[in-house]
Amino acid sequence: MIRLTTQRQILLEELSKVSSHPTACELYEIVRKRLPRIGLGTVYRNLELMVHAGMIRKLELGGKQKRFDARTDLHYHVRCSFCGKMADLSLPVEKKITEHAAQKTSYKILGHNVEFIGECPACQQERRT
Amino acid sequence: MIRLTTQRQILLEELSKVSSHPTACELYEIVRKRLPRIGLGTVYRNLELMVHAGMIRKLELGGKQKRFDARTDLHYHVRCSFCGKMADLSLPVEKKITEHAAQKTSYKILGHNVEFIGECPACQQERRT
DNA sequence: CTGCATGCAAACCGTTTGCATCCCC
DNA sequence: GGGGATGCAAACGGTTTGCATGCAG
Repeated sequence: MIRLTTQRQILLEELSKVSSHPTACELYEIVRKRLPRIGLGTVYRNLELMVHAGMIRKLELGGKQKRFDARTDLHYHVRCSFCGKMADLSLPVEKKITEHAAQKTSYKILGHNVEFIGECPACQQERRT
Repeated sequence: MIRLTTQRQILLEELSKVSSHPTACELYEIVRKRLPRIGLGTVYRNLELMVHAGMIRKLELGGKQKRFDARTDLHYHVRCSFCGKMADLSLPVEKKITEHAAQKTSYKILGHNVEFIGECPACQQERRT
């Protein structure tokens, strides 16, 4: 079983609070307010650990930084191609699609991710000027 | 118009030859056989340039390295979660899905990507032993 | 007490960039 | 001759890792 240290507890708590799908660095900054001496390495190590334990999800999509999500159920995301911000999308997940895919390839299909690319409200506003 | 230098020509030629969706480094190694003095920077610069010119596509998907694709039409991919290898998937692209998404968010939807996660034949073989 | 977890800093790796040189118009 | 393109090497940014110390069980 995974040991419940203070750091892990607070990381999970803070990740659950936000809907912004923070990067490791963003979460580090958030958590630092409560644990000023926490190290970035600890954040990365524990996020990775919790991903493996199935407690959180790592968003394996575009962009150069990985993002983390306390929601573990399968759902889709939109990413702003200008600022990188991400949001959940409450679309019905198409389960049949993995079966279709399985028929088209010799890969053993384990799952799928969908990422919509878009422009977030803030960036629309900013670029309109 | 984009100047067609020897380097660009050969990069495009070699990228078109392979279906493996190579990373910049992989393509660098391939191209080096014909242009031993080419620099990695040139590879990155020109790939980026060709992406902007719409001549090739950059795969904005998971994994730590970006991959490039000479096919510019919208299509989906499978990625092996063990070795990272990618393959095309000839599934019909669902266009309506972006309309559905648009109704669910305040982001302006520009497109979408689908990435299937799987295990490639080689890794299936290797892990079975 | 004992081993896993932490903080810190250095290492890593993919990518980008600055710069002197080169080549093509 | 001039402006973009190149090769090279250094810089960069996100992530990982090694190690001495600390803390939970």
